[in-house]
Amino acid sequence: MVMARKTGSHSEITGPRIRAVAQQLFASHGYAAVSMRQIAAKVGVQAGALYLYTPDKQTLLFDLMQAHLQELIAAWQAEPQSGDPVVQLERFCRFHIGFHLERLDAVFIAYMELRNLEPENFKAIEALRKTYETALEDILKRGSAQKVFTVPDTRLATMAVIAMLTGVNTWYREGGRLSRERVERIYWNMVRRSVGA
Amino acid sequence: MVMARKTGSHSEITGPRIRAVAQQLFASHGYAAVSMRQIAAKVGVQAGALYLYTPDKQTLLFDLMQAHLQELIAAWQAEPQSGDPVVQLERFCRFHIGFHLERLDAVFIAYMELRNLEPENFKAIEALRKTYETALEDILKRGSAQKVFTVPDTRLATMAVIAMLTGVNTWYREGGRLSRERVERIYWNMVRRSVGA
DNA sequence: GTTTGAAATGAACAATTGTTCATATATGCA
DNA sequence: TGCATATATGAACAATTGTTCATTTCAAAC
Repeated sequence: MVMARKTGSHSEITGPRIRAVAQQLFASHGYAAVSMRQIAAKVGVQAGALYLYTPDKQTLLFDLMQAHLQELIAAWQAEPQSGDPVVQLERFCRFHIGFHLERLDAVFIAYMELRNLEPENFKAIEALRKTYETALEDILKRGSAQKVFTVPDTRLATMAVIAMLTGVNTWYREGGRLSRERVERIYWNMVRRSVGA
Repeated sequence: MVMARKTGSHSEITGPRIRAVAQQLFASHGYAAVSMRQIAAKVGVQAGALYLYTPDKQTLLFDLMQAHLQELIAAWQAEPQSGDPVVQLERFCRFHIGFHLERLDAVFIAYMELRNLEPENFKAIEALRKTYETALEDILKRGSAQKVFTVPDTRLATMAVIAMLTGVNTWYREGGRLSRERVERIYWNMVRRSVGA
């Protein structure tokens, strides 16, 4: 069975479909534990067909991680960058939590599968992550310079805040005890106080 | 070549050696990506010999995780449990950071390989983790009741603090820019302020 | 209705997987 | 020395791995 197709060298349906299925399977069982045949089966296709859309399994993983981080960076850059450091920090906290909670699988993969990247791919992903971290660090530096934050080491504070915020992905589930707005507010308050604002 | 041996049904050298090697390899490349033959080669033995010490690969993983978490819980219980909530929380923060930094591989595995556990094993590990988290939550509850902490939700605060503290493992390396004492103090201050103390 | 070319099949490949087991080796004790 | 037993080997197993490719299917363009 063949899907409807426009022009171009690839189906515009099967390609994204493969990435979606791979993302879900990689997140559930881990990159190394998922076979190309499992992905193919869930897409509803034979294993060989996957190679019409990706050169190999490694590239499939890399593309997922790269797309996720590029989207993350672009989304943050699309946010307003105005306001004093406190306003900006609140915006960052809420943005980070919201963005990450809506992408449980992608976030999981981006954190857990780093060691399955070939060295060259690893470096590319790490660079993207660093770019995002720097966005937060810049806010903390600015607030520090203006004496509205009290952080003895901005790099450490950056890592601490990101770890705390990202941690929400491990326990929060939609429809649970707390609304997302409430979770965002509580986290933001903890972050605010942790940097002395 | 056979190692010196006392009585008992197993070598008391090769067994721990296998666990040490497996821990290092699982942490570096992931459980699914490491073969029994790779472990055996690094131990200096043929693959078949591993089965004198473990019934299967899954049990090897489970034993590593269980041992780590049991050690963690026991070590915390061996700490003084006296003092007001603020003192206790500082003790917990410093303990958590110190204990985790000394066990990078074990911590990594305990977080990353959960999805490679068979359901029954997963439940056992989750129960141990919950036990440890409850230790922190109890401190926060006590401090909350005594009005020395301001946390709108102790469960959320528990998860937030643990995520923040454990995050130190992803960036801190001995011999780096900051001493461990300094890292502990800064984290403790951030945690203290984040709970309003 | 025929041609075209992308999309998908399904068989094949060499390599590797976890695990078992008959056999061999080496050690501690009688 | 020789017996018993723990420890290790190395070959074998069926299953599965990522990837390739000749062949087939099928929708759209002429």
